[in-house]
Amino acid sequence: MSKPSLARGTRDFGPEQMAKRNFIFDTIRRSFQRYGFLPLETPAFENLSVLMGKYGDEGDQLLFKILNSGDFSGKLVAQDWQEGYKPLTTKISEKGLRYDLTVPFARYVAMNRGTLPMPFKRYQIQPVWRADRPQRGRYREFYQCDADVVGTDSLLCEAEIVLLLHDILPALGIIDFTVKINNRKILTGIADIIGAHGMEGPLCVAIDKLDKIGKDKVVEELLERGFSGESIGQLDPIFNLSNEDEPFTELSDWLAESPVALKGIQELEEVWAMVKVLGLEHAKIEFDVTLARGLSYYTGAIFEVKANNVQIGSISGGGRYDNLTGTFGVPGISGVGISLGVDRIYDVMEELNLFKDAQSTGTQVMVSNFDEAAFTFGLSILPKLRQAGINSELYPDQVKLKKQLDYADRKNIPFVILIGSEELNSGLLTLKNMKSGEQQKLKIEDIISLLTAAS
RNA sequence: GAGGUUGUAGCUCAGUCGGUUAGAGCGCUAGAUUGUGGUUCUAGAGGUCGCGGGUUCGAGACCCGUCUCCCUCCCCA
Repeated sequence: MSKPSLARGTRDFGPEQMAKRNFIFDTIRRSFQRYGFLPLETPAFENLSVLMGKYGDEGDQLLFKILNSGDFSGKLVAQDWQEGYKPLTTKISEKGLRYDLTVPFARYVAMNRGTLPMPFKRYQIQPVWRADRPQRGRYREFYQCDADVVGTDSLLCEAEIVLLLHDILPALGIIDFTVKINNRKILTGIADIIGAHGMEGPLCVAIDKLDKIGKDKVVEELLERGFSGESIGQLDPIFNLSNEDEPFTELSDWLAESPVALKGIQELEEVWAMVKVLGLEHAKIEFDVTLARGLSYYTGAIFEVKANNVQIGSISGGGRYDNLTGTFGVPGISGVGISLGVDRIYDVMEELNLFKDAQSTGTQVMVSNFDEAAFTFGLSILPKLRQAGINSELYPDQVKLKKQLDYADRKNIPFVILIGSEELNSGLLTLKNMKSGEQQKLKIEDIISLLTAAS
């Protein structure tokens, strides 16, 4: 017999944790629905052909692959072993656990394009899996809450994502946050302008770290990634770009020669304007040229949300992707979406002590079980309580009252109904308030109306 | 995938230089109290010292391997 253990990077969620998590899920779901998103669920695992190549090399490596069932090695020959693990993987595994919710959604859209009302807005709340090394705020199984719109390139979607975030996070009690926004087109333009056409990928990865490691280290990394000193020299505006009111004019001057970049800047300006018209006066949005994000499929706006004054990575991320369905043979469907990480939001809320008001869905009243006659009577009042919408339970065993009350105490049950021979004779039941210790004798109807009023 | 670190009772942790039967607090169980929880008192149960190997007369302690926690990098929610 072996000691039980959890797989690395996974967790159980007990009742108290689930109460908090459900509060988060419910809050997010309500907001998603209010913005017109419809629910979708997709399978936990997909064919690897769907998942591979969508997240970059790094992502492919972090995919959990599922070993083929049965005799997966039967057809292997000696040469397969010598070719290394990558070619071997394709021979012994053809399915993998989903890595995010966006790619499965794109697959769903591609497969159902004829039947979906376009533009199609869906939300999806499901776990995803990544085979990376666990750390603070990083797990191998975690929940994402995604909302995406496909089938329109209207910047209203981007603006609505900003609004959505400003609804959800305060509703959770997270008030101090920043929605960082950038546009992939600007990054593409920068790569062009500095004479490093097509290298925005590595450029992004490096400058994304600016606020973390500083200019010198970024320059160092750019050199390592094959940028010339001349190109890097032209990046100065990035390092000096002021975060003041009009960063866009400054940027437009610098990137005037790049039509792509100008398009990106114009898109962002439009988003800013629309957010304002939508009535968000003090938007916590911030343009950040250094925001890049590694996922390779983004083509327009890029979002990232940071909870301030908490040592946890971003709690949300997203962006626009123009051609995700294209890889499934359906080009021309642009999409944009946002993904919230429940597990990180949970950690943030825990750290900021924001769970005090989380409602309990636990038992409201417990009926004691004193003897056979009282038990039978308890059976008869239980359905009455439940039909009145009161969460209730009858203690199943005839054990000492001390033990029953102790159980109620540990489950934080606020009321206990005591039934013994005395109560059976008089028809008046003893209702005990577990917090104050007070007891009163009442008819069951009065208990029900009292408990209904209390909740 | 690279580097560092941790692991002793359900939990938090002591455990001296390698030396008798591995301890504490909290929690748990039972009783004090056969109709009353939280407080108190008493008693009790609970250990493959992460796992595997090695050194030694002797290993919780030292060495090697491995797994795991946490942290840094990479990357990300």
